[in-house]
Amino acid sequence: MDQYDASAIEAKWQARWNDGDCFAAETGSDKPKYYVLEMFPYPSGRIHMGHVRNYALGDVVARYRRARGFNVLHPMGWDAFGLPAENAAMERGVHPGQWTTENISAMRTQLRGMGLSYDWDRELATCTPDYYRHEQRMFLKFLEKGLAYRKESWVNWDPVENTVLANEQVVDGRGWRSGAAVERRRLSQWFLKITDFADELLAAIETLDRWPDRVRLMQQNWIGRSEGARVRFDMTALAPGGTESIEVFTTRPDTLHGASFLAVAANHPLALALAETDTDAAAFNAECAKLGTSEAAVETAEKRGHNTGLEVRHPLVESATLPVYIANFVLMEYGTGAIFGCPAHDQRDLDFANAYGLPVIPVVLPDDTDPREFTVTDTAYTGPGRLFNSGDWDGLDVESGKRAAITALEGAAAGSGEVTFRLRDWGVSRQRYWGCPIPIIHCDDCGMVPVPESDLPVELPEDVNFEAAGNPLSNHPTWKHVSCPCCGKDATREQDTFDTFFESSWYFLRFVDPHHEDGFSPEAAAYWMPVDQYIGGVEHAVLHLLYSRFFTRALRETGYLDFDEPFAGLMTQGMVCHQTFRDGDGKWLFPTEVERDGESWRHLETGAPVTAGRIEKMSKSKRNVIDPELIISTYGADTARLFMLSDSPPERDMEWTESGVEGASRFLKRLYRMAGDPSLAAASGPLPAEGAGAELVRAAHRAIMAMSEDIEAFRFNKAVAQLYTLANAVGDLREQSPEAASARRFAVETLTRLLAPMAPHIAEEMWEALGHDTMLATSAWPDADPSLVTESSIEIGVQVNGKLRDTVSLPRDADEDQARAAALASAGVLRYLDGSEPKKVIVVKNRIINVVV
RNA sequence: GCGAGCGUGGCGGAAUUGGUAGACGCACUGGACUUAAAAUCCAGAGACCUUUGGUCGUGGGGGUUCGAGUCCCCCCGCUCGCACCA
Repeated sequence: MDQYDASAIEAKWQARWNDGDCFAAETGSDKPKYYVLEMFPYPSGRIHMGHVRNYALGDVVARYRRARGFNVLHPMGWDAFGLPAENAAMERGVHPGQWTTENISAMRTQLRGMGLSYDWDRELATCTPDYYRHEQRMFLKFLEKGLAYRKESWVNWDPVENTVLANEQVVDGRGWRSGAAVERRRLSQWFLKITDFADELLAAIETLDRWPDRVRLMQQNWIGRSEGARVRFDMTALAPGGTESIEVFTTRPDTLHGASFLAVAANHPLALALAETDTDAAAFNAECAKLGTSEAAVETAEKRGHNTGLEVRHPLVESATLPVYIANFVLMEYGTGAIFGCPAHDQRDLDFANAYGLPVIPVVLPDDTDPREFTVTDTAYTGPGRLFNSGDWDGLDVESGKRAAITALEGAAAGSGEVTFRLRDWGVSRQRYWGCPIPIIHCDDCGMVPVPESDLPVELPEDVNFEAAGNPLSNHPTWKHVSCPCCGKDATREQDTFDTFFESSWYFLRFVDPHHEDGFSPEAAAYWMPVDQYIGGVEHAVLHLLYSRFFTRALRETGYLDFDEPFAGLMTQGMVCHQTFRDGDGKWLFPTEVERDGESWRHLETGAPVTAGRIEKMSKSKRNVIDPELIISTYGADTARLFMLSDSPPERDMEWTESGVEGASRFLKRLYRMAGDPSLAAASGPLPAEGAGAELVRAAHRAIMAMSEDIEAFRFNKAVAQLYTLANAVGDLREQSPEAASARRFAVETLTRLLAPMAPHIAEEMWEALGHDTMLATSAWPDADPSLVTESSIEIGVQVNGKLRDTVSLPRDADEDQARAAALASAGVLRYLDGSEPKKVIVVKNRIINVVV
C-alpha cells in the first residue's frame, strides 16, 4: 500500500459518494427519521475553523445515525442577507448579490472538500426570491392574525450614513464606520408580537430537556417574568397633561405601608408634560437622557431626582400623601415607567431616600427580631419576615402579605395582581438594501396596504446605487412607486427590509420540503420536525433560538404547522482558540509568520523575537487564525475533522495546536498502514475463542459498545480515545498464527467502521484495502456481542483502611467469600495484618475490597 | 449586584450510584532502526523519599464515611450570562 495521499483519496471518495447519491434524505421511508442540523453559515467568503468544528460535529452525528438505520436529513444552506454584502458593494463597487453568490460558490467548494454528508439537493440561499417570497407571505399572515404591527420606537441613527445601526455597530456612542455621534431617533418600525407568547415560551423551556441548562436559563432570564401588582396612585390635584393618577408596577405590594415617595422615569408622560412649563424639570429630563444606560454609566451614577412638588394619595391609607419625583433610575421601558419607593426594603429606594431626606419606614420584620431594635439605615432589608407597621396585615409573612395587598387593592379599586415581562416585542425593520423587502404599500388614502399574495414576491431591484447616502431602496428612482392595490392611487412601497434573523427563524422548515410552492408542506414538516439535533455556537442562545421558537408558534397560529418547538435537542459548541503573537512593536502576527526558537518564538523571516500571548478565540483582528484550507491541503480533511473531535469535549473551548494536528495525522497514517498489512488480507479463518487473539476480539467488541455510547452522548473526545485504545490493542497482539491474524483482521475492520463517521474518506479507503467492495457511507454500524464485551477476570483493588495496598485478580462476579479469601491472602494485606484477624472486610462486587484492621 | 458554571500531572482531558485518580492524546525521556536525520517501532513517566517499600496528591480549610475528585459546610480563584427590571 502506498503512502497515504489525502487529497487524492478524499477527492476519490467524495466523487463516489456523490455518484451514489449516498446522503439524500428519503421521502416515504419506513425507517425512523433523524433530522440533524448545524447552524447555517453567513457566506462571508471563506470557511473558518469554527465552521470546521461545527460541521465536523454534525457530520459524526449524521453518519452515525445513518449507519444506525435512520432516515437522516442533513442539509446545508446559506444565511445570505446581511450587512457585509452592502459594505462590499460600497467599498468595491460589486453588487451585494454578486458578491454573495460568489462567496457561496467558494464556500460550497470548501465544504464539499471536507466530505460532509449533506443532502446537497436541498441547499438554499435566503437571498433568493424563491426563499424570501415565503416569508413575505408569512409576514402578511402574521399581520392578519395581529402578530405583526407598526409603531414608533427609538433607534440608533447614524446622521452621516443616514441609516439605522444595530447596537453592535455603535462603538462608544459613535458609528463604527462614519465615526459620527449616534443619535437616538424615533422611527416607525415593524414589530412582531413575541410578547404574546412570553408565558408559553417560558413554560415550554421545561420541555427542552435536551438543551443545555445554560441556554435554558439565559432564555428564562431574557423573558424575565415578574409577578406582582399594578397599583394606581391618584393625584391630590389634577397635574400637568391632565394627569389624574399614576400607575405603578411592583413585585412587593406587601410593602405598600412603607411607601414614602413615588418616582417616574424622565421620559414618562407626566415628566414630559411637566417639562413643558417647568424649566428645572426639563433640564433634569435632558440630563437623564444624556446619561445613557451603558454598564459603566449605570454603575457609577448616583440616584438623583427632581422633586415635582406634586403629591399623590396613598391608595390604602386614608389621608396619607406621597411626594412625586422624577428619578434617573426609573426606566420607561419596564413596567409602567413609574415606581413607589419603599426605602426600608429596596436598596435603590433607600439610596434615593437618604439623598433626599425621605422617611424610611420598615414594614417587614426579620424573624426573631425585636421591632423596637429594628432600624434600616444604609442597607435595605430584602429578606423574609413578618409584616408590621402595616395595619391589618401585621403578622403576615411576605407571601401572605402580597396576597392580602392585592385583595385590598382590588377591594379599593386601586389595583390588581399583574405579571410583567422583560421581553420586548421584536423590531424587525432595517433601513437596509440587502434584506427581504417588507411587503407593504403605503397609500395616503388607504393607509398601510398588504401587497396582494398574487403580487408576491416583492423582489429587490437589481440596479441600485450605493454611492449616495441612505437606503438604496429609498434612493431608487422607480422601485418604491406603485399604485395602491386598494384604490389604484399613487402609493409608495415600504422601503425597509426585514432583520436578517427573520430568514434564520424558519430555514429549518424550508429544508424539509425545499421545492414546495408554499415554503414547505405541513406533511413534510410533521414528518421531519422537530430537528432532532441542532448544533451551533452559544452566541445564539437567546436571539436566534428564541426567535425561532417564537416563529414556530406564530406559524402554528397562522395554520402552517401544528407543533411548538423547532429544536428537540441542542448542542452548543465551544470556540476554537489559538495562541496569539505580537512583534516588538506590539503588532499582531499570524501563526504562519512565526516559528519556535527553543522555549520562545521568533519571526520566520526577520528572526526578530516574538512575544507569545494568551490563547484566545481565533479572530481576524488578533490574527491568531489558521485557514482551514491550509490544513486541508497539508493534512487532509480527515485529519482536520479528527483533531476537531479529539481531546476537548464539544461544548468546551478548544485550542488549535500544530502538534495536535500532527498527532491526529500520525494516527490516521498508522491506521492506514495497519489496514494495508497484506497478512490481514490473507486472513480468512474463524475467530479464536481463547488466548490473546480472543482478547483482541473482545477488545473490538468493547470498542463498539463504548464508541456507540460515547457518540450518542456527544462525548466525541472519549470516542476518539476508544479508537486509540483499540488501535493500541491491535499493536499489542504479537502472536503470529492464523487465529491471531483473523482476530487482527476483525479488530482492524471494526476500527475502520468505527472511524468512518469521524474520518470518512480514509475509512472508506481502508475498507477497500481490506477487500470490501461496499461503501461504509451506506453500511450498517457494527453490532457488539454483549457476551464478548465483559472480561472474564478482573483486577480488583485491595485496600487496608481505605488505602490501596494490593490488587488481586478474580473471576468476574466472584462471590464475597472468594474475594475475601483472595484479599486476605494478598501480600499487601498480610503485611498489615501481622498475624491478627481483620476487624472487618468490606467487599463491593467487581469493584473493591477494603480490609479494616 | 443577581444568576449559573468551573478549578484534576508540564498541557488537553478521563474517572456510572462515593469504590484501584490521572483512560486516551500532546509534550517529554531512554532504546531499536539509520552514515545521519526524519518517519516508524519498543519502553518509561503525578510529586517526593531512606525505592522488594513508603509518604503526599484532584484550588484552600473543616466535616460525614470502612472508603471522598465525587456528598455537606466555610473560604479563595477563574469563566459566562443578565444588569438601576421596581
